[in-house]
Amino acid sequence: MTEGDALEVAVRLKAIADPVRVRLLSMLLAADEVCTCDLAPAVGVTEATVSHHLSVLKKAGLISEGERRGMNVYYRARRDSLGALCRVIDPNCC
Amino acid sequence: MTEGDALEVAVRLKAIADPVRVRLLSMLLAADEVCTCDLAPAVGVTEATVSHHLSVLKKAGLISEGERRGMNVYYRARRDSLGALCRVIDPNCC
DNA sequence: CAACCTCTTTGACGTATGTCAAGAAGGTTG
DNA sequence: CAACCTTCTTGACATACGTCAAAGAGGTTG
Repeated sequence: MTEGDALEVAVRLKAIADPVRVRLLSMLLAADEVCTCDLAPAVGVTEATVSHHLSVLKKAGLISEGERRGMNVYYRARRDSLGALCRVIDPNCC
Repeated sequence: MTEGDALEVAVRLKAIADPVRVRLLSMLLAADEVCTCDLAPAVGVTEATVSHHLSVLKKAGLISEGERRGMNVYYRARRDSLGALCRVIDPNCC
């Protein structure tokens, strides 16, 4: 694996490697889409902090851009990106 | 997912989420076992740094304890742990 | 338009992390 | 035993990260 590939993988993994973000991703994987106002109380941090974590996941390409509907913003997991990451961690998996 | 589970997953992911450790793991997954002296020049950091990274991976249960043979110490990837992690990131994967 | 709601950004703070140089540990070889 | 080789540990340093309070941005509702 080249140095550049490793860096890219590491950036994506680092984007998930936080307890709050693991829970956020887990919720997004379970439900089809979720808004910030539901996520914040569920993981027990302020909405500012959730917003920060979502932007980290977004920048890493692991969740969708937020989609505004009414007063809320909804997010989805990008299952394709997560699958690709998975295959790096365990090449024999899929 | 409970807070405790998320913390445990995050700790393991954090253990991989570094460019050097991604490359080390990648080498360990490709070859059956590798010693520190081969890893250090391949990833371009000092042996002290490789040793540090290996201990992080070891503590997270992602690689085996080092096995001394002759003058070298050999490590292996723990493919079962990696597979379990993989399933958290992408539940539909396997 | 004015009050309000949800969400994001900014600033600040303490903590954790990656790196190396230097030295210590443990085994090997003459 | 003495010199040596590989690996690990320690100490120090700069950098990155998670968190919240406060303020800003955009859209909604009376």
